[in-house]
Amino acid sequence: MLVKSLSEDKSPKPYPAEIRDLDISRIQMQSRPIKLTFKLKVKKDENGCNGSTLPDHPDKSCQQPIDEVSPQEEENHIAAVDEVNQSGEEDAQKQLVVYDPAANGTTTGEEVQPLSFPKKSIPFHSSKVLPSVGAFTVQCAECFKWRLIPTKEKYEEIREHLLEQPFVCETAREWRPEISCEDQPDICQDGSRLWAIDKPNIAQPPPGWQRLLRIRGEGSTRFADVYYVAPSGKRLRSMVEIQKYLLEHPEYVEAGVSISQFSFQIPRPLQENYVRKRPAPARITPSDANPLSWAGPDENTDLRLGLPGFCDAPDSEIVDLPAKKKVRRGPSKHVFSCDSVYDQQGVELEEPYQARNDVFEI
DNA sequence: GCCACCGGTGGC
DNA sequence: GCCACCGGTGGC
Repeated sequence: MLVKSLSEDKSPKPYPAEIRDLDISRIQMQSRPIKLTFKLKVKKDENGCNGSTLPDHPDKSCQQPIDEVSPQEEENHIAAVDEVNQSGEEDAQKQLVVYDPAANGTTTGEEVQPLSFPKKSIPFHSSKVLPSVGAFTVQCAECFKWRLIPTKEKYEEIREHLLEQPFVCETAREWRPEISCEDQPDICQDGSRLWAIDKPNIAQPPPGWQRLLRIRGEGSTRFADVYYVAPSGKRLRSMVEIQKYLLEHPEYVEAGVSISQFSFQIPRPLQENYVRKRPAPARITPSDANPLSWAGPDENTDLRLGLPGFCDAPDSEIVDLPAKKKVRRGPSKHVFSCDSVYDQQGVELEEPYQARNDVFEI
């Protein structure tokens, strides 16, 4: 999924009736089994991933050759994306890429395009502006191209059965009748957005309930939080709270709501070090033991000590974080190259779908 | 006072 | 390192 830096869209927006009333039975799902594997392989850029859908961020990395991916290693993915800082002015403002089903003519089968918000309207580093999901995308299990999913509901529906029913381009014909693997990808992993890998097979929330994903700011101790909002508006943030709430409101259980319909699994950011690492346990040395010489842990010490991919990176940068910290980051291109897209199959959720494994390990 | 967000910790 | 949980708190 694509995560966008937005604070304004907290309330769900109604989708056009044509989207809401999609006939799910018409979805063509592929039954080819998918193995869960996290090896990183790359595929030759035969898919036309040229960044054409992202005019502000031409994706040169898409032209790089990639190794073949065997079908047995394919896997559908689910992910989210936020804007990644670029150099210069864009460091200070996160450009939004959003997907607006109505504006993109989803119901008419026209080509979908990510939209860019006016940069000036997105003061990413102002307080309270956190990354949020900008688009849902799923990677085709056959051609590896990313396809935008028109609604969160549709995305949740695909995600729920992703392992048994891998997503393929033909699946998108439900809302784009002409789409096929021959068409250009809807979106590329080009470093202009933050991508997060969602987990497959998460149950759709019960009718009337909402599952919210809140992306935390960079440098936080965790990437995101999941909340469920009950029909009453009550916000629940753990399985314990869900269980308690259902006990206190047996009418939901009587209506068929079960604890198995809830999951607090969060996606993972593809960007390395988006989440602040937990400090290693302090080791007591003779000098450390001297209270006069011990200065206390600096939460960013590890980032300043030249860890691989950080301080020594030619284009690493200091980024202002929404909250307070400054974190030195490595080159985003490495993190978000198109190569990684083709390493995996994915579903873009509220968050872009990516290979769940770490593209960076190889 | 409420609550969205963040930090921290225990367990695995 | 990840996950689950929940306390703290700043901003409203």
